[in-house]
Amino acid sequence: MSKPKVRNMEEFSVFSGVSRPTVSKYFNDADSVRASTRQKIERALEQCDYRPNIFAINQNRKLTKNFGIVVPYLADPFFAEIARRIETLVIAAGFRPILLSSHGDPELELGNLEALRSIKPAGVLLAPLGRTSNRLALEAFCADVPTVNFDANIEGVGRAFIGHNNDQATEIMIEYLLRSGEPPVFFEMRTPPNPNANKRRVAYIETMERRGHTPQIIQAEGEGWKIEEIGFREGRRAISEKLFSTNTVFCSNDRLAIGFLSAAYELGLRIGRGDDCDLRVAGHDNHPFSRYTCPTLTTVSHNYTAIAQRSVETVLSLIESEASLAQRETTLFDGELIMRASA
Amino acid sequence: MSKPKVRNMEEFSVFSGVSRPTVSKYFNDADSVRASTRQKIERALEQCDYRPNIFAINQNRKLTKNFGIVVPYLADPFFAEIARRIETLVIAAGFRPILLSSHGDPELELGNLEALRSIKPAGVLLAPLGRTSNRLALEAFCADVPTVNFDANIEGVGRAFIGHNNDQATEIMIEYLLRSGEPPVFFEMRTPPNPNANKRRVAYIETMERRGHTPQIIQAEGEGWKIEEIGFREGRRAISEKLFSTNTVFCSNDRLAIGFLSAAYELGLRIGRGDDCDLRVAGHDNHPFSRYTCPTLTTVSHNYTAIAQRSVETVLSLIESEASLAQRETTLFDGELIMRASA
DNA sequence: GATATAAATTTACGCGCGTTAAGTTTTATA
DNA sequence: TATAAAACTTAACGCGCGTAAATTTATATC
Repeated sequence: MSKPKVRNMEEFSVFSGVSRPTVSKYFNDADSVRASTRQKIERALEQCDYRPNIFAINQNRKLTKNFGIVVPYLADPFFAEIARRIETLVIAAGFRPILLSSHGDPELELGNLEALRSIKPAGVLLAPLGRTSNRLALEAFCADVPTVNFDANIEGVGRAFIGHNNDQATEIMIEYLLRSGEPPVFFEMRTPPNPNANKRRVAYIETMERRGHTPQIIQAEGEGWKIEEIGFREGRRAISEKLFSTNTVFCSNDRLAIGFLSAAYELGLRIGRGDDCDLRVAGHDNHPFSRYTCPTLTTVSHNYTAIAQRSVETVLSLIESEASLAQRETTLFDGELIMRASA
Repeated sequence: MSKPKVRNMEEFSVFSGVSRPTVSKYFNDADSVRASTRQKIERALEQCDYRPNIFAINQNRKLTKNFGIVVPYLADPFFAEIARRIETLVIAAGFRPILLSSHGDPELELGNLEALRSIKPAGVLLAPLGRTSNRLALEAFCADVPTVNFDANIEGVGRAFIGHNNDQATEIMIEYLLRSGEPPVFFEMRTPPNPNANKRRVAYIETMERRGHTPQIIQAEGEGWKIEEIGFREGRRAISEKLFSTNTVFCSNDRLAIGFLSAAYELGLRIGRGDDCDLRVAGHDNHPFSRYTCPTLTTVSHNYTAIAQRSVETVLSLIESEASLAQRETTLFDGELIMRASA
């Protein structure tokens, strides 16, 4: 019943009747040995359950099959979603993804990178915290490990950046809101944890001015990643204090919008674009839950698929070519207007 | 500007003026060397950036500091939340958490365990898929690695189980609903991806019958982890077809409830416990977003803190004692009624 | 069947560190 | 200052595997 125990490659070599260097070669690339030899090995493999020790392998190989993925906050469904897609692609490419979350903490972010460094990953996809990141330390890491920066751009970090086109995305939403009703007021956090927020504010101001409207920005107080809570609390306050000069609110991101919608609901406001509605609310990100808010949230979607795909592709090409890109390239994917009921 | 390069412990030994075995001892436990020696090492550490190679360390140590955490679906905020807490505790205990998601796929679940096995984790916390898990393979893994089963109980898997008291939690919600209004109809998936659902159905039936009420169950069609979508679609259908015999709906979990609320909103139903409301809706889990639904969701909370804490503690004691528990123990933490606006 | 070529085998070393044993130096205690 | 204990140093081996060189064996081609 119990299969014979094989403790190492030496023993397996004896067991299978194939020399150790050949066995080693097989485990590196099963196609690099003769078909008959491969059969011998695989038949032996069925009769005992041996697998090479990963530590010993990685100690001696320059290139491991480890693939690091670092995100700022995994409990945020946006990152959970993008990480899920990336992991799937990485597995398909024959690598072993190791997903690490910085939990919003710059020290943990560095700790994660240090941990990754010591397992010699073939490549790393890094979505940094942003403002609070230790930039020099990130750069130092990227100098040693083929790293691609995604989601939040930090200049100089990683051999390339793949992200969301905040300018374009902000613009198409504003243009939609302008042509379908009153000009939008921008609702954001004063100290957002994610640098995309700043890009969106700038894009909002520029687009509004270009279209001959006066930007109005309402900034929510509060720190950290409890974004719905901040959207709720500060949204409630802003509504109560009648801070909005028009009936249209453009939230800097969906999580803020989710909190805002909840506050509006509690205050008895009708949200939507009907004549009987008090307020229109739009978001940004196409958060996985934005389809299930009440009303459903009109928003701008990231091109999740393209961002995940290109990010993985870029790291893989970096790994293969070994030659780092001539220059740090920035790739932005356009957002898409997701029309729902809230605006 | 550039620190001297130190490639291995041998070189660091020369650089620091401390013998290699002592350096090795230091990295195993900084307190095991004399204070003066420790200072010498740490001063040297500031002047060059050396750290022991993790592969070489783990190859020779019987016990690594790796700590595996496997969850069925990380894009589910419930698991993201519990995983976040567990990771924090694991780090505090001086271990290195490695978080893996099975993405709802039994093969990936096995793959994750295989991957973990090869990095010799000191311990593993496993929340299995449940119904679709390969039970024999899980058991085989648990025989080799100190594993504790959490969230979804699979008999025979892991040296202990830590979970949520579905019976008690279901009961307190039903009792609340009964004493505050009409008896609840149970809304669930016909083929839920998580085994807790079955416990909840049974508990619903038993509690209702004990209290002299006739259970009524509405089962939503649909497979997989797109639970909000199923709740929305099937909830909409159930409402349209007037399937509910009372005005109170008890959803098997919050994600289903979130979808259901969205459907009810779209159909113009007023949800809540006021006289002007059409329906009361309750959930189960205290999902991170249940505070921000419209209306806010009345639900039963897991004791996240206790479950995370006890799970980690149990694995740690397993690691230390080395002696496996005499018998597989099951620990359930009671749920807590979270009163909000929806019921 | 002879020859060129591809693949396996044998042998041996190295990776970076854990660990042990014997001998030496430092510290604590008297 | 003597003495025992604690901590250190030196020396050497082992972990499990990658990898290289030299040699032998199997396959392909004509």
